[in-house]
Amino acid sequence: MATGRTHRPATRSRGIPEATVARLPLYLRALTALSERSVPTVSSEELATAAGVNSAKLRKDFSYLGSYGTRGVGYDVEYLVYQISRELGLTQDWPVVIVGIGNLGAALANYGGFASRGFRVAALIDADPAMAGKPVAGIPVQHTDELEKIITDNGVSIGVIATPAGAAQQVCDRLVAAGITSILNFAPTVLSVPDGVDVRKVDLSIELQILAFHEQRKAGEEVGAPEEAAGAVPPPPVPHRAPPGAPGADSGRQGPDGDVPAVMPA
Amino acid sequence: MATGRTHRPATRSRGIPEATVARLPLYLRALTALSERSVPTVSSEELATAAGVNSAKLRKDFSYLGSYGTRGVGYDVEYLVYQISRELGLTQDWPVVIVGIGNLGAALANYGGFASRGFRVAALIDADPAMAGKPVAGIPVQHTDELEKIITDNGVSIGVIATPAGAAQQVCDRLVAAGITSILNFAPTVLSVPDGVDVRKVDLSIELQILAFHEQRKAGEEVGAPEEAAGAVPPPPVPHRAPPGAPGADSGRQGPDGDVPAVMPA
DNA sequence: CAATGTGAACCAGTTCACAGCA
DNA sequence: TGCTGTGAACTGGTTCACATTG
Repeated sequence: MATGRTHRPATRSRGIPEATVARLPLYLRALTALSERSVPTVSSEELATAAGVNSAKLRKDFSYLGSYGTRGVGYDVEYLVYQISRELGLTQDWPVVIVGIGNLGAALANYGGFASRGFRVAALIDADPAMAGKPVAGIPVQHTDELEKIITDNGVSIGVIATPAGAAQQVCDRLVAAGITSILNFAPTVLSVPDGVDVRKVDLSIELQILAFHEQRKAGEEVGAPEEAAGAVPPPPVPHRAPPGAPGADSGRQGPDGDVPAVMPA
Repeated sequence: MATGRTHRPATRSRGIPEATVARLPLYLRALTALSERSVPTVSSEELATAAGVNSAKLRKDFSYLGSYGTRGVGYDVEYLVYQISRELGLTQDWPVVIVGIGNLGAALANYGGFASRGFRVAALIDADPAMAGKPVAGIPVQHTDELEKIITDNGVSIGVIATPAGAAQQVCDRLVAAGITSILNFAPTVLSVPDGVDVRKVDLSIELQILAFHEQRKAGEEVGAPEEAAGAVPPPPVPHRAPPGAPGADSGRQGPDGDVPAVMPA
């Protein structure tokens, strides 16, 4: 889902499955909510429901962390919050820099979910000189020229890229050169990074495309004959070298659509 | 990674693995870029590199769609773009509504990647009366009261939720009641929806937490002794009912952190 | 001969179902 | 008795390696 090819070799850190790690934040969120409501304990069943997974999976996930539950009772909310936070490394402070302060970058800077966990926005960086000094979410934007210095001075190891696609790789290279080892990429590009650097990406349009795929299926199933005109798509020897630009439905959606969808005009 | 529990039963649509579907947008993006550079054909090797996957996986993925390549040569770029677009349902027009026009909603409205694929922002909806009428990305924001009408009138089937967590479920319910069957959720909450409705979620802070986990590992490995003070975490019988609020490192990151991280003040 | 398409081996992740314990 | 913790079965996904074909 992420990490270009940096998927960390078979280092076998301490064997917590990647899939489990990806769910820990989910559990943590649900637990935090319970904690606020002063709920003392939860059963795997309840917590699973709150987190949107099934209980067997949740119990298996927790079993990788240790035995933090009490048979016949459930889990102590506060204790679990602490254990998961620690496991995720949220008991320490993580300074992050956000590069590219357009709408998205600003949204990220304002995002409460960062500060609430162990994250702290150490700096906002943008290439536009006009942005320099302007405060966003209470933090003054700094110019790209300062990038290296900011990272070094603040001991930042996590960077967020929210620039247009065209600038992403370049920004990425500079971040890495400056010492960043984890990158969250919002630009619609595949970033190449040296081994040892983790990259996770969030692509807004990809998620929509996946939804469209399923949506299309639903529409097809409802009626009887799915698919458009053309004969079934799977194995049937399609009329090779077919009309590449053949219209599928209404609105012509082809033509050069510039794959540099500028997440926002930085 | 998404779809609360709506994971579409064993309908076995036409057997394209979910993992493959999730990668098609990636291939499409890479192909679009090649297409713009007027590259006529690509080998699985080249395309795989451009998309950030390995070639065996790519070929296997394509094999689910049909045999669109030419042995000894590779794939015809234009043809593949068309086939994948069609498969994803992007040859048709998908009107979408974005609910919650804060920084994030605005970023999404401005996002070029939507329009370039088959998506069209049919409307922007926000609960703040003050926003009504104000244009964002050239589209006037409409009040939540109009939600149902907008969806019905435009035949919208995909909705994007970019509201604060607290409003998400309620908005979701209204969207579903109005006929929406696919939802892209940016609010940090688990949405519950009836069967037949697909939900995909994008959680900004979850991605960061996953990065933090790996980052922590790296730091630990560099030195010799990972983990903090406490005895190893896995099997060792931890001192049960331990200090729930025990500090892990520096900055106390506990306390009520309000898990309503308001993606943006809608 | 180069590169696709794919069976088969392999591996990760999920689910089942129940033993074990508070 | 009730719920956790986990071996074992199963499912889905990835990788290998090679036969096939333009």
